[in-house]
Amino acid sequence: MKSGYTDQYNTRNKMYVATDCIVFGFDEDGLKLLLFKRKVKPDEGKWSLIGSFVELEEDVDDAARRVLKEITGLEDVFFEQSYTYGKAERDPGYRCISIAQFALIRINDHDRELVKNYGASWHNIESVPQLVLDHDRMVRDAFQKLRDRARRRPIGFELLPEKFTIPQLQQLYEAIYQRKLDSRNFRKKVISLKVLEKLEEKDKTSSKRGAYLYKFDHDNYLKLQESGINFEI
Amino acid sequence: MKSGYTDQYNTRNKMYVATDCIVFGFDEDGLKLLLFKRKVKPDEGKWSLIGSFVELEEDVDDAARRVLKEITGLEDVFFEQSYTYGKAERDPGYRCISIAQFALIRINDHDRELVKNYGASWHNIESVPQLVLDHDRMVRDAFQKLRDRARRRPIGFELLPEKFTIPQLQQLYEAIYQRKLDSRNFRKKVISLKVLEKLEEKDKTSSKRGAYLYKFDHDNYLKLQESGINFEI
DNA sequence: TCAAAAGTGTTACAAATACACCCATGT
DNA sequence: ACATGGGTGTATTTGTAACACTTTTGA
Repeated sequence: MKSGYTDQYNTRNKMYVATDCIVFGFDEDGLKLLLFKRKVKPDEGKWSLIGSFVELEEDVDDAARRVLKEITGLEDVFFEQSYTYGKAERDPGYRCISIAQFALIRINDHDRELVKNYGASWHNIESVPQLVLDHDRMVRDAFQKLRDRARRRPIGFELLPEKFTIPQLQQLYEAIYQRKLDSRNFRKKVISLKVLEKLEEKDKTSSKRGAYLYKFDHDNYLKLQESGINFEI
Repeated sequence: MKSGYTDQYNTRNKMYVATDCIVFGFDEDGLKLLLFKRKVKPDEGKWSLIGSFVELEEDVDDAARRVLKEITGLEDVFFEQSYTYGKAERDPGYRCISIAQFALIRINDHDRELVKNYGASWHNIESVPQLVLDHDRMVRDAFQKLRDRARRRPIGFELLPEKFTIPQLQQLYEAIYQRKLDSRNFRKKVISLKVLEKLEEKDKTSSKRGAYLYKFDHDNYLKLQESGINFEI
């Protein structure tokens, strides 16, 4: 025990439970990760995932919701458990296990001010800085899980705006799979899933010709979520 | 707080971390689950998964290994995290989150005496009794995960004896998927994976003609584990 | 008129599915 | 000789992968 500390203050003398959120966001320039710059010792100034200890009377899921609300201003965020990190030595400061959860949000929906005030910022998924503790591994694992999930269930709904174009949806999948997809095969595949509803309007922000806007058919989307698909493309 | 208790004895005044093991076993009569009959209050006499609190200085994985060793006598058991259950009210006795892990073992390898002494026993996967707390859900979730896993990675290695027949392997998959498979297609598929090594010997315990024994090609099996497959059959 | 992104069809190949009979052997 | 489970092959369908040109329109 460190000298001067009594048991009461020894943070390794008790079990802590934390949750860390791997927040994936998508906007017009791609897939990003929300990180924050630690303001306190140890590791002050280093990048970290956003997270929190789970309170005694709080569900683990609620802790994730609380953190997401606090930092992005958003409620009803889609998130899913990724993995629980339980090595005794994973955090030198506390005996702390962490339940990692990944969240999917539309970057344009969140509260930019709030994020800024928390010292948080968005980082392109291709250029994530080194993170504290085992957070690098958490990001790798969660990204892998996101990829697996995208292959088996549709996921655009949580990341795209209400109305979106097929090229935008394709960009999302390209960012997740980290490779180029064939636009003809992609279009064929997503249309065959029968979850897209074509609108009359066009989006002209990224081409002169404009691309038709679509929205998800919520019912069919949910059915697909439950039944699963094989989105190997 | 219950009267007569001080803070020190109030088990809801501190965070506990437990691990519960969903132990799947396979033998000549099918896929089974290892359960144990609680010997202490509360819920004395009710069926439960095997589990333990995670010690302060112990990795979560090691806690699972410890429990499995204690109850089955086996070391080097294959196990994988399933899900972490973190509702504040999931256990009325303790504020306790539980990391569920599923394990796969060959029933004929384990220590029958030890299991018996612990009040544990094997239950056919089709007829699992009602369990304490949220253990029913843990079993459902883990079985679902096992099914998903079997579809993407080979799993026979952990559950079958060193030498086994193709009909036995098929029985395993039928027990996991809970449906009959076509023997011609099954055989075609597993042979195409190139992880089976055909032996000269035959097993005559279940037919007069006898079925050829096979063993897994360990290297190719591991490669398949890593690269993944689509075992949709 | 040209640059830039949107949209469209066909063919080849691979994999999954459905399906029925003969084989070997112990009793 | 017959009952029992083991073993084999083919045709069909389905899905994936590869591939190139025309359309629209603002600048």
